[in-house]
Parts: sequence; C-alpha cells; structure tokens
Amino acid sequence: MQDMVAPNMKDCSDCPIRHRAVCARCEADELALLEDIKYYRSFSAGQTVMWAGDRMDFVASVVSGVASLTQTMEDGRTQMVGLLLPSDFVGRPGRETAAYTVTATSELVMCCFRRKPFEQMIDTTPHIAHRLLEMTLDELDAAREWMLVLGRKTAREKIASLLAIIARRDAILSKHSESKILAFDLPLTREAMSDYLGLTLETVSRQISALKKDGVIVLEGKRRVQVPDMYRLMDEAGDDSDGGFLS
Amino acid sequence: MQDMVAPNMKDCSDCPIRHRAVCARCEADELALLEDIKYYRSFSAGQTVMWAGDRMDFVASVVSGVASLTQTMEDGRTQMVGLLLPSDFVGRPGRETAAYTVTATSELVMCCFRRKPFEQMIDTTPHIAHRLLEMTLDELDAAREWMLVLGRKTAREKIASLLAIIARRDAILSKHSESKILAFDLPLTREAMSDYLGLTLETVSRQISALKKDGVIVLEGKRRVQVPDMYRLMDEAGDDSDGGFLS
DNA sequence: AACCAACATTGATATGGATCAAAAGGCGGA
DNA sequence: TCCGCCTTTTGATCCATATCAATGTTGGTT
Repeated sequence: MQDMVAPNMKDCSDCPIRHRAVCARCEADELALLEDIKYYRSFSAGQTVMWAGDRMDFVASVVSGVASLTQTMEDGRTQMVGLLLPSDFVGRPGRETAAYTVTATSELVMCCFRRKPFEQMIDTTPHIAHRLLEMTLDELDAAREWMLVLGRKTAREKIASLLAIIARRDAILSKHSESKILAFDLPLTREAMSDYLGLTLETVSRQISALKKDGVIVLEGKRRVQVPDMYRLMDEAGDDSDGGFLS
Repeated sequence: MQDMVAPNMKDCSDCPIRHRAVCARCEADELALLEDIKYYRSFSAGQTVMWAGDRMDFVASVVSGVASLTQTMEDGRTQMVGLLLPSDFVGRPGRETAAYTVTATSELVMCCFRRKPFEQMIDTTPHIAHRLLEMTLDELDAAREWMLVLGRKTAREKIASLLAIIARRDAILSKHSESKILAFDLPLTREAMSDYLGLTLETVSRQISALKKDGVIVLEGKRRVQVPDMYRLMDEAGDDSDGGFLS
C-alpha cells in the first residue's frame, strides 16, 4: 500500500492532459515554472490518496485513471461528491486541509504541485487563474446536474444517467476510434456507483440487470458495457434528449 | 408582474454587499468602472428572473432578498440547484444562455452588469477574477454538501439541514443583535423547500410538524422559526456536531 | 366583514428502494 | 489446480416517503 513515484516522466509538452488540465493555457515559460514545483504520484485501485481533514500540502491534476471525492457521515453513510477523470483538478488553493476524502478507484497517476508555490503562481499567472476558474465553473455545473439526479431521478434513471456520463466522456477521449459500437469499461465497482448515486449496491445491481434485460445495454463480463443506442440510453436517463451528445 | 428599477441607488461605496460580493476586492477606480456597466433590477416574490435557455446579456449580484436556481425535467419534476442569498453571484461569464431558471422567492433586488464589458473586466481586473474564483469554489463546496443531503439523508435530517443552513447564515448576517434566542423567517414556501430537498411538499410539512412536536423548533405562524437549541438542531441534521457554528 | 386563492396540514394507502439473507461468479495466491 | 476472498447477483420482506384526497389557515381584495 505504498505510493510509487511514476518513473521516467518527461516534460509537460508530452503530457497526455496538456491541453485540458489546469495548465492548458500556459506558455512554455510558464510550464517551466510549473515543472519546478511538480512531482508525480501513483496509486493503485482502492488506495486512499488523502483523508478529509488531512493537512494538504499539494494540489494536483489527474493524469490517468479515476479518483473519487467522498463525504462520510458519522454512522458510515457515504456520498461521492466528485468523480475525477484525467485532467480534473484536485484541491483548493488557499485551503490548508482536505475537505473530502480522495480515493483511487482505479490505477491512478496524479501530477502534484506543491501548494504554496502553486498559490503564488495563481496570483502571478493569469493563464492558470483563468483556466482554474473555467474548470471550477464546469465542475459546479456538473455538481448541479448531479443534484437533479440525486434529488429527483428514479433508480433506473440514475443508473442510466451515470452510464450516459461515462459513455459521453469516453466518446470524447477516444473520438478517433470510429468503431460504430459505443462501448467502455466501468471504472467503478457497484459499491462506488451506489455511493455516486445515493443508492444501495443491491439496487445498482438490480437496475443494471434490468437495463440489460431490456436491451438498453449489453454486458461483456461485469465491467464492460456496450451501448447499442445512445439515444435510447439518454432517454432512459430522463434527459432532454435533443440530440448532440458529442458536443 | 413587471420589473421595477430600484430607485435612487447611490454609488457602490454605500452598497450593503460591498464587502462580500464579486466586487469585494475592488479599489475605488475599479468600482468606478463597474458603476458604468451596472444597473439595478427588482423583482417581486414568485417572479421569474430568467428561464433556462434564455439569452443572458448580464450577470448579477443579489443585493437583497432570495432567489433560486432550478432545473426541471420534461415531466415537471424540478430540483433546486442553487439558493442565492445577498452577495451571491448569478450567471456564468462566457456563457450566452442561462443554464438554469432563476426565480425570486422573495422580494429581490439584483445589481446587474452588462455581460460583455464585465467579461472584459474579468480579464483586466485580477481583483474581480480572484474574488469570482473564490466565490465559485465556495459554491462548489456548498453544492457538494448539498449532494450529501440529497443522496444520503432522511427526510427529517434534510429538513433539519436546511433549517440549520438558514439559521447559520442568519446568525452571520445579524450577528450584532445579541438576542439569546435564535429565530428567523423562512424565505421559502413548503414547495420551494421540497424542491430544494428532493422531497414532496407533504413530506416537508409532516417533518416540520414532527420537529415542532419534538421541541427541536418552535413555530410562530407558518414562517417564523425559533431554534431553542442550535446544537440539537445540528444533531438532528446528522452533521458532525463538533461545535463552532458561528465560524 | 366576507370571500377567495394560495399556502399548509393531516389522513389513508401505495410503492420504490432499503434491508436482510443467501448463493454464484471471478480472480489472485499457495 | 484448488482455495478463499471479494464482488456481484438474486430473492424475500419491510418501511420511509410518495401519492391521492380532504380539510384547515391566512392574508389580501372588494
């Protein structure tokens, strides 16, 4: 359960998240400054990156893999409040301690920046500050969409919504692969899905079985999901289905 | 149902939200620039400020009153995704159309900035950009706390959570009035509360009655709420009750 | 002063998802 | 290859909240 430092990581220009992460707008000289304060950390699936309340001396970008932000009540009820995919940003500049527990839900590599120098760079580098604002506004929109899911959708709609979200981002990441059939690996266990959606894992399992029986999805093994008809899935999610899911 | 422009509004230095709004960090010269692009609008309780999808030519700060951000599904299910109190910011720089419906839930006054010039000011005025980032991060934290409420709390805990939130901000706004008894007016109808909490209005009513019967709250009329013991209320909300609610 | 419409409460019943329980994969390690 | 653990599925039952339906309350209007 120890962290491993990722080997032979080269400079930022080769970085897979170069154009989507918090550094997306940076010029070469700004990247050079970032490289001075950055380091990589890797985690294996299930490992906790940090506990809510821990002192936090860095902020970070997810380079690869998936991480989750969770909140837990005293009696153990837990709710996922963020799903962090490659290029997403972790941590709040100006905050000393973590507000949420961060867990690797798959193999995870993060690009960490020492917090203090990063905070200084925000003040001196509009390219970073601006991009961070943009990303935070996007996260706020995502959180609000999620609130509708949590507050008003049925279990079946919740599952369909989650699948649609993952399918959509997968379609974006692997747009090149023009295979007709939309398919992806679920990066979450049933339990993680239940924490995401405010359900029990039994209900998640049942609803996935139901969607499979009804032909909305096709399963290959437990984790691989095919979506024969994305519009059907979006309809099941209860979203305004006015097309354009590859926006 | 027509908008009324607030009368005789003076310059920013007298503004009640001067030190908490998006302009909080601005210097006198920056305020002068803002004054050139600002105008006030008033709404009465129940009025819609804008519909999701509307073209939006301004962003704004809530000066007084309460507004709500809501999302609605095709079949009419609606979820509140934001509760806007004085000094809160409405609108997303760079976005042409409103993502959410904004409704005045009480008498409401907003300080509106024409969008295009405001966007330019963000790029040229770090004091605004920085404050906007800070406010957006705060909203994201609030949204995440709310996700735990929506996903994992019981109806009783949800009501207690909402009352605690309102009580807390009321304690902050009127800290001077050192009356022992914590009391406030609910700025929301039962239906608005149900939209906030992902419940039906009947359940809201029942749970409020139950909290009253159990002595957690005391009602004077329908809208005025007394909280004899704030810690008791926070306990009912299921929050980690490690004190310090006047932080 | 009386009425009306909007808001709120309360009651009876239905039901979606939770809970409790068991069995069935699937995968890494000996 | 087999074992044992972890994840997932499926089944039976229960209960919190939704739904359907009246009734009560309040504040504004004529």
